[in-house]
Amino acid sequence: MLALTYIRSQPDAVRRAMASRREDPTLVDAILETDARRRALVDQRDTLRAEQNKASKEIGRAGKPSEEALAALRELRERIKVLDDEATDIERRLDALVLRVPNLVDPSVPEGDDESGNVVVRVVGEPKRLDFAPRPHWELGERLRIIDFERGVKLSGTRFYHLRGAAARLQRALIAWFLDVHTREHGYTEVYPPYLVKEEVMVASGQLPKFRDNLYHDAEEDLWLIPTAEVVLVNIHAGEILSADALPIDYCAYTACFRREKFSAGRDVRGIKRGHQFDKVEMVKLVEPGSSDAELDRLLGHASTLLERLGLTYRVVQLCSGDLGFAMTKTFDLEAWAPGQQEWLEVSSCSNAGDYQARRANIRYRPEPGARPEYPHTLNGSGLALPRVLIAILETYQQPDGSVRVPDVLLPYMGGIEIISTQA
RNA sequence: GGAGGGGUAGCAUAGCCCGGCCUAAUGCGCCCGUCUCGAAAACGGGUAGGGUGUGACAGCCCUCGUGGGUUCGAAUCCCACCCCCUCCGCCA
Repeated sequence: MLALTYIRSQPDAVRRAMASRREDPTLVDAILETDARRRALVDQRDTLRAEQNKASKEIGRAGKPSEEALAALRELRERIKVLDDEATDIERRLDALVLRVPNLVDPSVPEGDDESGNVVVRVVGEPKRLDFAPRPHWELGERLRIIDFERGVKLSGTRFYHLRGAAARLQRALIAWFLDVHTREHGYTEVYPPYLVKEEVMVASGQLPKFRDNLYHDAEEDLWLIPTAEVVLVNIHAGEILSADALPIDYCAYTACFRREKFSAGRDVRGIKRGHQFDKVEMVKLVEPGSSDAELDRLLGHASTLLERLGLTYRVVQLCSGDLGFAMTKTFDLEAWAPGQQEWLEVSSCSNAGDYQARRANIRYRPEPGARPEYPHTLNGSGLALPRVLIAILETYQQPDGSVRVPDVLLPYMGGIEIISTQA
C-alpha cells in the first residue's frame, strides 16, 4: 500500500497515478476526508486518556481518592470508551480505503487505456516459418494423445484438462530445468511453499480485497488457494526486520496456481492456454530500494534466457499504465510465439512493486546497523508459466507428420524421449 | 483430537501467584566513546515499533500473541480465540 502520510502530503501524485491506471481517483478524496476525521477523533481521545493516566498515577502515589473523584473518573472512562469505539471504527474504514489504492506508476511506463497501449520493446528471433501448415497445440495434443480435454472436463469441469505420457513428462522436465537454471546459475534459493494461505497473506501481496472473485477460497478453514507463488514468496518475511546484509533475497518456487478466471469468462477457452489450475515457476526478489531498477533488468534476463535456450521466438512488451497490475509500478511481459495458433503468448510477467508489497506485508530492513528500519522493494517474475511454454514448444517443434521434437536443452530431463509421437 | 508447558521490544530471558515509582528489567547483539600502532578484551554511554505533533526537537497516545471484560488504574485478574513446544492418539 501507499503510506498514508504520502497520500496526505502528495494527493495529486496519487490521483495522477490512479487516473493513469484508468481508475477513479475520487478514492483519494474519501481517504483525505476520513483521515482528517480520524485525526480529530484520535486527538480528542488521546487528550482524555492523558488526563486519565495522570489521575490514575496520582492515585497510585497518593492513594485514597474521594468518592466524587472516582465518580468523575468513571465518567471519564465512559467518554473515552465512546471516542475510542468511534476511532477504531473510522480507522478500520480508513484502512479499507487505503488498501484499495493501487501502487504509483513508474515514470517510464507508457500511457495507455488497456493492453492495446502496450509497447513492444524488442523481438528476439523470428516467427518460425514452417513449410507445412502448422497445427495448433490442441490438435497436436489430441492426435498425439498427450493432452486430454474431455476427461479433464469430466473430472473437474470446464477449463480443466489433463496431460499424459510425454506431455506430462515434458512439463516435468521444464519445471526441473527451470529450477536448475535459477538455482545453479542465477543464485536463487528454491522454495517449496504452501499452496493455501491466510487472508492476510493475500492482502499483503495485493490480491485482496480487490480481486476476491478471481480466487478460490476454502470456507471450512478460511484459507485461500494461491493464484501465483508470488503471493507466498513475498510474504515469507512478513512482519520481520531484516539486516541489510540479508539482502538481496532471491527465491524461486515451482507451484500449481489456481484462478477462477471470472474476469475472462468465455475467453481463451480452447486448449491449455488459460486453465483454472496451471503450473508455474516463479522468482521473487527482496532488494534495497536503490537497486530495484537494475534488479528488474536482471529478473527479465533470468526469464528471457530460458526462452532463448529453448529456441523459442519471443518478444518483450512493456505494459502501459492502464494494463499495469494493481501492486506494480512497472512491468515487462515476455510473450512466446506459438506458430500453430498464430499468437504471442504471455509466458512471463516481470514486475517491480517498489515498496508497495513490503508495506502491506510489513517487511523491513535496517540499511545500517542501528538505523531506522526501511521498506525493501519487491520484484517478481515468472520463470516461466508452464502450459504456455508447453504450447509454444509443441507448436514450434512440430514436424510435418504431427510428431514433436524435444528441444535440446530438455533432452537430459526426458528419459530418452527425443521425439514425441503418438502415445499408446 | 487429549494432557501439560509457553507466546514480553533484533535474539534470549525476568516480571504475572500478591494490579500502582513497569516511565517494562537483565544478558547477548548492535551503535558511539575511552584505552590501543591497530584490533580483541575491559570500561563508560546509547539502542523497540507505530500514531499524533513539530521547521526540527519536545510533548501526548498506543502496542507485553489477538479480541473482549473487571478496575480510578492491567504485562499482571476474568472470559473467548489464535499460534508454538513436549507427550499421547490418529494418519500420507
